Amino acid sequence: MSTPSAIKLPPDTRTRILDLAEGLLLERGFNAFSYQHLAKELGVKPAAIHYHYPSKDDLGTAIVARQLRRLRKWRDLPRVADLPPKEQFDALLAVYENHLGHDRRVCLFGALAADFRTLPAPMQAELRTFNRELTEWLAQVLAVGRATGALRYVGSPAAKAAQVLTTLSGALQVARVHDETPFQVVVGQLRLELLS
Amino acid sequence: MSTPSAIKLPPDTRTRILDLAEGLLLERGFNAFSYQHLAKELGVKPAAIHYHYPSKDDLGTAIVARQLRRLRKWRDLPRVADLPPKEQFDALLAVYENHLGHDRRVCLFGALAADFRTLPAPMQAELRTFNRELTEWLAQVLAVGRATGALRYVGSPAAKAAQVLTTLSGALQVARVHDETPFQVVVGQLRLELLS
DNA sequence: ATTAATGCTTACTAATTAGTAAGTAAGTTA
DNA sequence: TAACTTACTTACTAATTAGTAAGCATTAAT
Repeated sequence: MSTPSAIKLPPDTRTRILDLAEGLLLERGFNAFSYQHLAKELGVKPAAIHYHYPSKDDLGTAIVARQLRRLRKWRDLPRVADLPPKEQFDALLAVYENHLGHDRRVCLFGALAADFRTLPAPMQAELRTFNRELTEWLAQVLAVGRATGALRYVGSPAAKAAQVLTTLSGALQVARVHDETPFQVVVGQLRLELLS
Repeated sequence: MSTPSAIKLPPDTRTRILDLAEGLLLERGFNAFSYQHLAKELGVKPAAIHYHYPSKDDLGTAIVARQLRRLRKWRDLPRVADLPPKEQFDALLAVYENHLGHDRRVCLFGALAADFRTLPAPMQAELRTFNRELTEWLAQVLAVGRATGALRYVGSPAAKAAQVLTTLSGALQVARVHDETPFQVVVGQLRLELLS
């Protein structure tokens, strides 16, 4: 019982770097932070960052890879996987609302899409996988949701899933440019249409 | 008749800078090009860019300001303003499809939202105005469209307009990360819902 | 004809960037 | 205890960045 799985250890430098970089990525964009920024904030020297993540490409890729691991873990969590479709959809909305409440962070996809062509290839690949798996998950939720009468929409589940995720990603971006209101408006519209 | 309004003059350096910078902004993001890149591509020295746009902030602001002028001009064009709502909506979709066909450029909003907090204040202000005016225009189109029976949706015109624009911006981003297919899928879903 | 504005170039600064190499102190293992 | 590994720091490079200042043709105005 020396290291029970539920106990949170104080994060080591490696993790602290990743946490900070992820935060900056989602708050200011990938090209908007440097190893110097990270080092200063963490109270270490830039070379310490290079020790853990030799290049910025490695760091960026690690951020996306971790988010992908988190997505899979979240999706397969009993308290998510065993929910009925409507509640699964609400759980998804809660994730985006949580981003909003966390200093109006955009989602990973929204943070990287614009600069996509400047990203290292492994990062691009991870982001594609992330988006594909999330879309497939939501499509499945929407399919079951319509079959059970809990959710209402026209078109294919895959098309609706792509539209919804696209909308949510955009909604967080609008919230950044203006304020939280348009996000709430757009999400309200989404719920109105799906749950009517 | 020496300079009829319909004749396109060969663009001067000032305009060529703006065109190139705008293209790079929409294709690779605001932090992904430098005065050196611009200068090399245009066959001038970096200082020539500074002569026309003293700082990158000025250049960025000029890009957004021009897009705002274009939006207003387009919106007020007889061949747009005098159209019935359904055709106005199609005209809007055509703009986004044009972006897609132009090397999968994202829209101005989608290009700047993620990095928004790193942008100079005047640029932020112009982008807010751009988004507000576009949303207001679409809300009006949707309001008339529903009143005349040409367009169908639930909720307020303002909410639906915000949702649609958010979706279109996101759809261009998805097209960049994957390919044109998801854009077509999402736009197809939008049309299916609005024109059913 | 002279002056002045326009549109650059040349030459430079100072800051910042990612990244490397070598060294070091503390802990871990053999 | 000796060798090795981990997690750094110090000190550096080479490239790139935005930006400035001064000079120089060419054109336009007086």
